[in-house]
Amino acid sequence: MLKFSKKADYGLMALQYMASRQSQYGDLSAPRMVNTKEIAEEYNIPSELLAKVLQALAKSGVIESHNGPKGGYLLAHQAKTITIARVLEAIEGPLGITDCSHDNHDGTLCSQQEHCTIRTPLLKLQDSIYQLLNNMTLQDMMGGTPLITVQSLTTGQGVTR
Amino acid sequence: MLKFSKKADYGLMALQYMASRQSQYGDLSAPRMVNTKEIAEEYNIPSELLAKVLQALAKSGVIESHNGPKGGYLLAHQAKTITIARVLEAIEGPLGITDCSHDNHDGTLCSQQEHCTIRTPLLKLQDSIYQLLNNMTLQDMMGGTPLITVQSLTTGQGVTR
DNA sequence: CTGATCGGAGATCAATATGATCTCCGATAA
DNA sequence: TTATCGGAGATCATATTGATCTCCGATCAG
Repeated sequence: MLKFSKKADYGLMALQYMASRQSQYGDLSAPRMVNTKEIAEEYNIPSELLAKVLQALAKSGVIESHNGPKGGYLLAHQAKTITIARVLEAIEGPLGITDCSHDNHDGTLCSQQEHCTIRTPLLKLQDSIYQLLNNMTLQDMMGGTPLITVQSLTTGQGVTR
Repeated sequence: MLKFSKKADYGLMALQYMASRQSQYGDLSAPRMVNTKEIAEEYNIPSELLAKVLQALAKSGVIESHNGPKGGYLLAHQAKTITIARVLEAIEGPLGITDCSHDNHDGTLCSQQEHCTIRTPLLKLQDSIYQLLNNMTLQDMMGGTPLITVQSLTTGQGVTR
């Protein structure tokens, strides 16, 4: 629970690898094409699964794909502008702590919990987590840049009401 | 991914219910015993599964169990002192964003990723999330805390699922 | 221009973890 | 003392995730 999926892990690893490769040339002006196999071997992850992840990232515009011999992927933006939230959403779809996080797309709202007294505070929590993910970029994962501090969730512990 | 399990949901609901029941009497001095069936019916959740959750909470000391006729559960502490992190850990075990969050209990460290360049920044992220959970208490879940809108989650409309 | 090779994309299959259920055990009040 | 009520553990089913296989399109070499 509250755990990253393997796909998310793989995706982040791959992106970090790509970023490190490209940064050798300073910026995106001379991008270094990277293919699935290369990354898979570097990190010892199954290349087929990684392929799926990269495809999802490509589809959402985080990276660019190039077919043919000498083909491969490269970052579509600077590492600085790629947030973790963006990456995770590309790989996993909309993020959500609870099942009822997103508007009941098909009318099946929270099953029977009509008096779900839990939803509101959890959505708040979710929003805080999202902010964390949205404030952290690929760049932050590179060197070991410090970290974002957490703005308190409790918002004045009083509930005030 | 990054989603609460049903057990976590149920547990939080149950605790909130218990807290609201007990608060009718002002504090813990005159606790109101609550049994599994009562909560299950209130929220329309399967009582057997809820039972497991309550048992886990009891074992970890969040609530007290009392057997026999007229038995049931009651909060072991004030709502103000019960953190969400504590509850989740009681139900799910140690929290962790990544598989390698916790010390390789059985020597099986991050599979083969020896050059896992992802671990450190993710652990930081995990720590931030934990702080969120650890700063939020059952008390904070009680009132009708306002609400944050969810659409910040969807960011680019690309995801639609 | 043509074909062989390389990589991408989609569909399909298996494993794990979660959700749900069933049965037994212990405690207490009548 | 006993019947009843609730708790606890073990077991089974399902859904999500992880992994694999096969086909399609693109590009460069000949």
